[in-house]
Amino acid sequence: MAKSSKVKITDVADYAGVSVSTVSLVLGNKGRISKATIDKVNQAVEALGYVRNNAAANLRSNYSNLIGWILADITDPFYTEVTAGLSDELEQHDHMLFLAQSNHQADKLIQCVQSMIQQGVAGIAFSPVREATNQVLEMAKQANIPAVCLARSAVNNEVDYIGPDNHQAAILATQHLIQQGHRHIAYIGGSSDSLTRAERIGGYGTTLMQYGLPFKNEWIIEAQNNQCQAADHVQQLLTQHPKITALLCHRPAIALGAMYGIQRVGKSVGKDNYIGQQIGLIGFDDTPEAALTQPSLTMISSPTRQMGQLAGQRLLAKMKAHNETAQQFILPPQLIERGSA
DNA sequence: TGGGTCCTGGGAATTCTTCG
DNA sequence: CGAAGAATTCCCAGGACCCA
Repeated sequence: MAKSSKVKITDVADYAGVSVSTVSLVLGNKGRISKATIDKVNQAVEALGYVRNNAAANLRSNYSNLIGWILADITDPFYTEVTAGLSDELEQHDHMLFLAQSNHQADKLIQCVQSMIQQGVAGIAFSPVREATNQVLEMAKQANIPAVCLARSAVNNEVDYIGPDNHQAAILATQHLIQQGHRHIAYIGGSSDSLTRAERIGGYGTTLMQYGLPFKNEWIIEAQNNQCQAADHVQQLLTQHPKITALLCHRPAIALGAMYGIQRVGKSVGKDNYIGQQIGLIGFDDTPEAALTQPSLTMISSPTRQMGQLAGQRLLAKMKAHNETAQQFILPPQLIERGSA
């Protein structure tokens, strides 16, 4: 019922009193068609509410305007911004996103890629999962479609890869705290198997050593990405190590939780290190909400939206020229200084 | 019954043909 | 020669049919 009621190009042709090919030429703005015929076709389109069927057009032209994007975690603001950038870029070039999430699981990623190839996507952007990255690239190659990695951390492959400079981000944050007079700086959040965290801790440790400051394993705390756990960990850390005057927080939620933890030990968040009662706080992955707290949160921002746009540009370029050589883009971070450090 | 082959439908673009 | 119509084409799942 619904199928038969759908307006097709033949209906438009009938209504306008012209042939299907004429409708096609008018809609595609091709050929030499008289103004009167163009008007008739446009009126028919308007009257019938005709919407072009891309699936059919793609079938004919053997081309798809769908781009698959498999991100790791849809609730992660990092991916939200990346997705917005990617979507912007693709929509500007008449392509559409087809979204799925892998939850950081290799088998899920493979399954998503398989589904997308079956759907006939023209390209794939994916957030890599270490054990599955090579297989995904091989699958894309077999399907003769381009693929790019959009990642939170470096990918050890000769593939198109766009990601943030986590190492430099941590250097920037640590240097900022040191310049404010902090000498005992801890790192809170993330899990030990996170490559992003490893890169940040690398930058953090390098900077501490460069300034001759202590780098202690017991000052690096693993925590799940929730405020309650972060608050507990920070409370415990500051009680056990009262020398600590500044915290680097792996995620915004960790930074928010840390504020409560700091309050619980009778201290406050801020830039005044000389009194010794204020703890400096810097978080990674800036979000608009970070400006709402009191004091507002100093954050490290990565150009996530730009990453998405760049990934879109790379995919479109690779779709045009299949022999494009792989390029890697590591985008520099920026310090957004607010009230917490 | 199972396996193999051929045909069809789905919608629109493109190419070829016809007409005035 | 410009405009419009007719025929063909794209891919492939799934159905129809045939044969052993």
